[in-house]
Amino acid sequence: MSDEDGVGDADGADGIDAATSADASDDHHDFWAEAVADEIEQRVVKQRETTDEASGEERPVSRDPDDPIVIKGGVSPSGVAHLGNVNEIMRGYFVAEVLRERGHEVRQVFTSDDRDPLRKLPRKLADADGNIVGLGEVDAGALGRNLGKPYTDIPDPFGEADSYAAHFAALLAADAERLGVDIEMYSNTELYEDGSFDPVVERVLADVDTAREVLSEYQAKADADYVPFNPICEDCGKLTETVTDIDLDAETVDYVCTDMEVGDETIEGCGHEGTATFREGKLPWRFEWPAQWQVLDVDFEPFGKDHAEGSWPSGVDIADTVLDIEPPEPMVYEWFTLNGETLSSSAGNIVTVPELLDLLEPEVIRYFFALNPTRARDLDLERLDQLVDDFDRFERAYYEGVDDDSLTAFAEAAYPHVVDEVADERPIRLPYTFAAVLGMVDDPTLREKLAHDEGHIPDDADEATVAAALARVEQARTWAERMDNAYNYRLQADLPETAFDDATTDALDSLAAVVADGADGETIQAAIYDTARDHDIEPGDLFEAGYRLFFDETQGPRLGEFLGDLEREFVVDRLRRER
RNA sequence: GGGCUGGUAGCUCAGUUAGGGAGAGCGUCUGGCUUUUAACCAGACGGUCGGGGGUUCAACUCCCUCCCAGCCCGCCA
Repeated sequence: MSDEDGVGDADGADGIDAATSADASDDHHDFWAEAVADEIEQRVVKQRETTDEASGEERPVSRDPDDPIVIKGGVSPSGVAHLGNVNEIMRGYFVAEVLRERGHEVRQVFTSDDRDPLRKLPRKLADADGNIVGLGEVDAGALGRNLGKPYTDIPDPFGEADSYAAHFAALLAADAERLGVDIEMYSNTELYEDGSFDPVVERVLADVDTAREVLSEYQAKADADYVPFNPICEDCGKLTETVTDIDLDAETVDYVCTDMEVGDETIEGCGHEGTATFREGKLPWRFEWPAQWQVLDVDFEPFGKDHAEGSWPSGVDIADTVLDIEPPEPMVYEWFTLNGETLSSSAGNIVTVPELLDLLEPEVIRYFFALNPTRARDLDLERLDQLVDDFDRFERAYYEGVDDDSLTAFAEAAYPHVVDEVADERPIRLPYTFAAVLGMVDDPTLREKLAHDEGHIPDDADEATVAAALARVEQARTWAERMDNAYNYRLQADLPETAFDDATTDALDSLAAVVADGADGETIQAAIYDTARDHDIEPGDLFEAGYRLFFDETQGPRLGEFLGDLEREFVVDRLRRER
């Protein structure tokens, strides 16, 4: 691109090629959200035109110029808000941000699909702070009695929120807030109860034959008796699926509360025969999703690969054929794996936003979700340092550029949306593993000194800058502890129990004398070798003795330089096994 | 069984939309920092771009086929 040598000289022959490629290179983007935003802009423009593109005929606009662009996400409140759910928030967020940057008004809405029935007991739940707890820590029996009922009709197992659904929705809203994403939460149940869905339910049931026909293309279930509406039994409170009559004028259905097959289990119906209004039940998901598009005027919705083959194609068809609305722009995101395995709350292979925020900054999480959504990727907590390093490099690419053009271009486009606010200068980022080394000591002053001596903190850094830089130390420390990895060492405040032979104790005493003389870190490092040799022991053994004394371990960080930074008297005393 | 998506260096990933030089970081190795002990610096090694076939002057990129992983094709979301 801006390669100046060679290319210019050869231009006589390449002039045509150059012009051609320049013409074709316009819709390239360095950040996927920009390409998606292009699609949405085209959709919006089309909807504002008064001339139908295909027929050339005049038509009423389907979109008011003042209408904001609506981006949606949504999940079923099934027990734990885990990092996989965050896809639904963050993928849309980046598209929203790009559109806002281009001057559009954008609403990011989020549905809690909370009229869905509880189908089986979750093995894990998350408490109000996002901590994962087992089913045994709550009243599982109470939950079991509520199988088949909408989440909004089930009490919060923690006894705090209004319902199971409310508890979960609060978790997700809190996660969004932690990540700095402003979403408008919608309760599906409320959309039914306040009548928002009435027109859609009426339309679907008024043309139930068409609805059935469309769905049958995608699902075997849509047989001759199938009615795409599930009333809530007024007697037992469970969702049921046997509708016997539809009264469009009264906006009610008659039903029999029959058994519902859920996987290999059966949720028993109570046999009650009753009548429910359109507000006392729900559309099956494949209809409910398009219903949400209509009611919330959705322009764009990212969804996981599980929807790509099943409910998306049928949803498009239903939107088109039954509801006569234009489906939103889609985007399929690949699922990521956690520690090499698929996310699974039942197997316990999940991580929540609060858990992750103990280990790294929110901008690193946002960075993770700014990466190419179509690529399957792994989040490896053992190697979290890699992710953080990648983020640091990405940040550096934004401020200074790096020798990887595609990364620099990606950073220029994406970085402003990944951080809360773009600072004037690149923030100080301690390398994550170095921060883990600093985490071996508790004294904040010493941490700062170590970071400064290593050249990570400039002399003129003010207090706030230093504090911000050192914040990562706590995170890396927590990481080292949770992973119990090679950085999980801790400077021992008290003298550990030791058993050294005479040669080693003599060597330690000699080394103590060197330190007492005022040796700096490098000198101490060299002195360890010299002293070992003088006392006829292996340097490795002396190092090990040092690690035993200071960390109560056999290994640790670079010992000489580390000791050089500690308080001299303390080091001397410890080497002499006195404290 | 059919379909969708993914598979690029030991690891994490760019690059594939638009065919032309296979890349980065980390790790590893070597060297430096007055002599192995995880922080710093430099360099090197490292890939049949999942396998095979085809189109093309030219293929990681397009086409076909096979392998692996996840998902969908029952229900539910």
